[in-house]
Amino acid sequence: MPRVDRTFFMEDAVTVARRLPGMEMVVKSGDRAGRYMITETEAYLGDGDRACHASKGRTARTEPMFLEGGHLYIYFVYGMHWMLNVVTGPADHPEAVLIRGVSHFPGPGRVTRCLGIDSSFNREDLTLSDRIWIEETGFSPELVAGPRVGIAYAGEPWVSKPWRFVIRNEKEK
DNA sequence: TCAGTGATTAGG
DNA sequence: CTAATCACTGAG
Repeated sequence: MPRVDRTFFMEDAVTVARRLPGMEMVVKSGDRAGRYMITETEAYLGDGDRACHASKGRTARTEPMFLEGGHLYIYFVYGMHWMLNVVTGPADHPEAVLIRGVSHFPGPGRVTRCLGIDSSFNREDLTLSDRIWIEETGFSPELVAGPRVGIAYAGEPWVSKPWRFVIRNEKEK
């Protein structure tokens, strides 16, 4: 199936987060390409969203979120886990979608560990890269929306925004 | 329920 | 320079 192009990522993060589940993430390691269906996502809006890293301004870490949609924002958290995020929207408008789960590997830390994704993928362009991209599948799964995980520090109203999307029949952690 | 683990950040 | 925090996971 065709690779998702730039226009797809130029929408806002919530829209992209709703459309990604059901699509396939393709990651090359060596000469083999692994294919994984995206099952769970979360949207982070830069504009005021206190749960979004970029809401505190532009720092070395959040710099990739200011790139044009379609780039990757990878960061390290809790001393052991890489987080995989897809940047959305136009350049200088920091927002992104956290990939929280793919087929067989639920959990944002497991996704990166099992797919071999680390800081070397930071700033990678999903529309141009020869080692990671996203493909359409034609599958539109039924989703369950709910509040985002692990962002209690953001406070209201951000902590309650239903910006987490999971395919209905997947286990809700 | 809770420790592990280290980059990142704000502040002195 | 220091110390707090953290978009988590796995063992118990």
